[in-house]
Amino acid sequence: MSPRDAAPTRAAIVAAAGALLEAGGPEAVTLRSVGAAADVSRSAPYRHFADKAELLRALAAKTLSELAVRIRRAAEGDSHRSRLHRGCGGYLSYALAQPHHYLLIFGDAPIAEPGPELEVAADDGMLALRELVERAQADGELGAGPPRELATVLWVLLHGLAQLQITGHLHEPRTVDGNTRLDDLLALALAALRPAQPQ
Amino acid sequence: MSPRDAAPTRAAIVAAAGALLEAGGPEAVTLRSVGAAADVSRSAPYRHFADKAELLRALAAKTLSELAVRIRRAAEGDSHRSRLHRGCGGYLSYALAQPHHYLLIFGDAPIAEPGPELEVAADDGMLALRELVERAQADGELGAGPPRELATVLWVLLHGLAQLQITGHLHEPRTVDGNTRLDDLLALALAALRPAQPQ
DNA sequence: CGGGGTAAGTTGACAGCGTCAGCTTAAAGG
DNA sequence: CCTTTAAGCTGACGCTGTCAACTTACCCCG
Repeated sequence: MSPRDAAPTRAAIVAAAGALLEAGGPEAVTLRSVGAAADVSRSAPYRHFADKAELLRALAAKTLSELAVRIRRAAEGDSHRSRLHRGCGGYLSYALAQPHHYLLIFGDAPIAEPGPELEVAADDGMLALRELVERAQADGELGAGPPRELATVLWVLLHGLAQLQITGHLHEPRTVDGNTRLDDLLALALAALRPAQPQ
Repeated sequence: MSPRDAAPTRAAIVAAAGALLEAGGPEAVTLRSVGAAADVSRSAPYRHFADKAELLRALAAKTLSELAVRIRRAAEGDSHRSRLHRGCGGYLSYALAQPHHYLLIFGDAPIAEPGPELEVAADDGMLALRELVERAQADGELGAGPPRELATVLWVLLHGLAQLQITGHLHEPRTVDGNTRLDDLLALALAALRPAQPQ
C-alpha cells in the first residue's frame, strides 16, 4: 500500500459506514463491520480518525450539507403549496428518507468538538432556512421579526416534527390519530404562523 | 431474602438506575453499576425486568407523569408572563433540569413496546398541553384551530427547543449568538403564534 | 540504483458491556 | 419438619471500542 494515497481508503471507510448506517441503523455500525465492508481490518479506521466518533462526524458533515441542498431545491419547486411550505417539506422528507443519518446529526449524542467541516455545513443549513424565512416575510406569509431568530424557531419546529416522527413518538399512544399525517401537522403549524388573516 | 417481597428490591433497582442516570448520564447506567448501587448483583435486575430496556421504561414512565404535573403547576403561577408562556416554561425548565431523564423519554431510542403505564403517562402529558391550548384560545392568545392538533404542534415546538438545547445544537456553531437565550426563543415563537396583533 | 524512513494496515489482546445457565439460599405452606 | 418456589449470585460467552506491537509497501535521498 502507498503511504501517499490515504484518501481513497478514508473515503471507502466513510462510505461503508454510511451504507451500514442506512441499512441497519446505528448498532450495525461497528468498527469491525465497517472494516469488513471497506475491505480493511477492524482497526484500520484509527489511521484516519482518532475515534469512532470522529468517523461519524465526517459522515454527519456530508449529510448535513446535503440537507441544505434539499431545502433549496425543494423551495424552487412549483407545487400548489407555498414556497415556505415546500422548503419545509424538503427538510422533512429528507430527514424521514434517511432517519438514521438525520439522527446522527441532530440526535441525542452531543457533538463534542464540531470541527470546521461540520460548522460550515451547519451554517449553510441555517442560511438556507433563513433565506426561506426572508422570502416568506416578503411574500407576507410570515410576520415581521428578526430573520435569524425566526429561522431558528422554524428549525426547532421542523426538527421537533422530524425527530418525533422518526422515533415514533408522534404516533404513540394516541397523540396523533391515524389520519393526521405529518404533512397536515406542518400545514397546521405554518397556518398558525401566518400573520393576520385578511378574513 | 423473602420470596414474597420482591417489590422493595425492584423499587431500589429503579431508584438506583435513576440516580445513576441523573448523575452520570446514560453511559453510567450499566446493569453492573445499577446492581452495585442497589446492593444486589449485576444480574439481579433480570428477576424483575426482562431486559435493560424494560428497566429504563419503568424509569421513563415515572418521569413522564412528573412532567405533566410540572406543566400544570407552572401554568397556575402568577408571573407577569401569560399563562401559556408559564406552562411552556414549566415544560422546558423540567426538561433542562433533568436532561438525561428527558432524553430517556423523548430521545433517539424508539420505544418498542410502550406498556400501559407509559401510555397513561403520555396521555396525561398531552392532556396537560391541550388544556393549556384551550385556555390560551379562550384568552385570545392563540388563534382558532383544533385543540388536539394544536397541542401536538405546541408539543413539537417545545420538544424541539428542549432537545436541541440539551444536546447543545442550539448553541452550536453560530445558530444562536451568545445573547439569545432559550426563553427568548420561546417568547418569539409564542409571539409569532399570537393571532392578529392589534396595531 | 539501492537502502532507510515513514506511515498505512494487520493481528493480538484487554476491559467493559448485556445476557444467559446453573447453582445457592431463604422464606412460606402443608 | 420437609418440600416447594422464587430471589439472588457466580461463571461464562460473545460482542464492542481501543491500544500496542508488528509487518509491509511505497517515496525520497544519497
